[in-house]
Amino acid sequence: MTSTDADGTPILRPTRQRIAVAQAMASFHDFRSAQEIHELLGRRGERVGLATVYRSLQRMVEGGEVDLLRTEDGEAIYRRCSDTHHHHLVCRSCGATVEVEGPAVERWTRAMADEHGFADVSHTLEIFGTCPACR
Amino acid sequence: MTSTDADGTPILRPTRQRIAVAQAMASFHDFRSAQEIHELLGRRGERVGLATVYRSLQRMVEGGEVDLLRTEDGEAIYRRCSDTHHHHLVCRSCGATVEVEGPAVERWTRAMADEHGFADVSHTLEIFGTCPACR
DNA sequence: ACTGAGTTGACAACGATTCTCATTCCCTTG
DNA sequence: CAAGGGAATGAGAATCGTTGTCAACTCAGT
Repeated sequence: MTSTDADGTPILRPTRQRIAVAQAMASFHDFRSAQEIHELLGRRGERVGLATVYRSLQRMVEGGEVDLLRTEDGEAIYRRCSDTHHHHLVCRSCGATVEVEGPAVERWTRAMADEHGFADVSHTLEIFGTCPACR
Repeated sequence: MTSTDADGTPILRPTRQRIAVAQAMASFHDFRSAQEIHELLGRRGERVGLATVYRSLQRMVEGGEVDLLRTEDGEAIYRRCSDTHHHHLVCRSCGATVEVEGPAVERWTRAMADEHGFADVSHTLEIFGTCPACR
C-alpha cells in the first residue's frame, strides 16, 4: 500500500526528474503535449524517460497544479495553471491561451445539474478562436 | 479528385452499411463509442466493418448529423443530435445524457472572446455528474 | 452490359499512453 | 554513516483506439 501524509495526500519525492518536469512546465504559458515536454527536456540536456514525464504530469494533474485538456484528435495537452477554477480561450492557430473565469458559467452549470438531479458535478469549457495576432 | 454536388457538398452513396450505422445511431439517445456501435451492428446481424463504422461516423460528424465528444481518457464517443446548438449533461457511470441549452453561456463565451479580441469563436462545454438513477 | 468513381472489409500500420520489471534513488532509522 | 524498504525510474513491450492500404465490389449513368 502507498503511504500517505497525515491528511491522506500520497507522498511524492522531489526527484531530479520531477523537478525537471515542473521547471519545464513553468517555462511556458501555453498547452503542450507530453511528448513535446519530453523533447524539450531532452534538448535541455535533462535526460528523463518518456514514461516518467507521463507519470509526473499525471501526478501534477491529480494535485491540481496542472490543467489537462484534449485536442480535437484526442491528444492530451498540459499547462500549469493558477489554483482558481477557470477556463481557457485557446487560439486555434498559434495555441496561445488566456485564462478566463466568471461566476455566470459556474452558476449556470450548477443550476442545470440541479434541475436534472445530477450530483458530483464537474464541467469542462473551452473556447476556441483566432487570436488578434493570428488574424 | 472527389466529385461534389452543385454546392460543393461531397456526394455520399446510401449504401447498406451507411444506412445501418445511421439506424443504429437513431436507436439510442446517449453517447456510444465507435466500437460499441460496431458491436451493436454485429449483434443485429448487420455485418459492417469496423473501419467503415469509423468512416461513416466521421462523415456524419462532418455533416453535423452527429455530435462527437471525448471521454476523459480521450476516446471518441458519438451521439445523434438535434440541429440546435446545445451542450450535454453526461452521467459518469451510465453514460446517460441530457441536452441542455441556454443563452447565458452563449453570451458569456462571446463576451469573453470579444474582450480578448478573438475571432471565429466556437466553444465546447460538457457537464459531468452522477444521474439520479445511478446514485 | 460497360465504365468509372465511390465504398467496403480485412488487416497492417500508427501513435499516444500505459504496463512491466529489474535497477536505482531517496529517506528514515539504528 | 551503513542499512533497509518503499518509491521512482527507464527501456522496451504491450494496449488500444483509430487510420491507412489496397484489391474486390457496388452503384449510377451511359
